[in-house]
Amino acid sequence: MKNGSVAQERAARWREYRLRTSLKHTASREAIVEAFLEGGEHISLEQLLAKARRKHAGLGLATVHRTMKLLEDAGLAERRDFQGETARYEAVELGEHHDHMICTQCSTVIEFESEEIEQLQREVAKEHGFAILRHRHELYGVCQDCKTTDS
Amino acid sequence: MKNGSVAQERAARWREYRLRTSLKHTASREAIVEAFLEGGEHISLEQLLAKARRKHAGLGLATVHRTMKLLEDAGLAERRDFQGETARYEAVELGEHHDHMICTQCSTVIEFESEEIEQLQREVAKEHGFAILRHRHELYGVCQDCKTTDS
DNA sequence: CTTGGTGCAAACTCTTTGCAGTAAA
DNA sequence: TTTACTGCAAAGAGTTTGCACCAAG
Repeated sequence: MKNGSVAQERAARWREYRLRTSLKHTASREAIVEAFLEGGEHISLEQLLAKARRKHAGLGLATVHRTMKLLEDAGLAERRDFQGETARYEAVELGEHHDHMICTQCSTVIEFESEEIEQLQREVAKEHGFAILRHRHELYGVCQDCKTTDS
Repeated sequence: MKNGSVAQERAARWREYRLRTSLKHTASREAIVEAFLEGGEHISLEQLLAKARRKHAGLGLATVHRTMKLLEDAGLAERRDFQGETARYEAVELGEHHDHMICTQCSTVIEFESEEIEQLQREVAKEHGFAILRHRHELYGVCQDCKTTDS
């Protein structure tokens, strides 16, 4: 069961971060962390709030923002700012990297990865004496489902 | 003089758009358009306001926003939303396409283009049955100047 | 004239922050 | 108890919009 161990590994990572930074263990925070880690890729703050509120009613949006920053700092989440949308967060897979295709009709996000593109990217940067720290490669368009569905 | 003809060609394009959409010819608008087309790549709205105000004092920021949308619609400008920055606009070169490296220290933007990357991008999209409408490929890091300057 | 453009201020959206009350350690 | 966390409301930041006034056609 691969999913089980990934979840376990993430929980451990969070616990470790919590200890390392002397964070308190609170119901609000745990509700958000659980809601985030248990599924839903590329989730928005509002969606996450709704999901976490099912575990801990009365939760506030500000706390979701604050907690996601912690998860980001812990290396468990990455913030995505796609065009024209509010921020989303994505769970990080250790050592993995991918980029995104975003459907402009249904907002679905498809992940893709291409080592060839990454390689070319590094070469281009090198030519300009530029040291890459991070990048953003996003394709906007229409996904397969929307293409066949509409009209 | 290549720049001369490019400027001419842009002015013509703008005139054509203005006629086609029955826009009025106003001092505010022209000040913004001129300020935008005469230079400064990747200019922010505030910078553009300052520049245009030298031609037409009393100009308001809202008008700059409104006018840049027109230029975008006319195919003369493209809006860029780099991470952590306010929107910038870039003059469009007909038929040209490039992506960006953004220095996280000095905010300089370096343009790059790679037909190989574009090609791979198309292939990846095709594999997923995804139809690309536009894309965004941005490298964030440290430019050559900042690398040699700091420390 | 009549239609559209302008500056200003107010509204909006998303995110962040201040604060008093509350719950961990 | 001491310290950090929380929800709320208010503040920010950037952009958009409503409106009365003005100017172009």
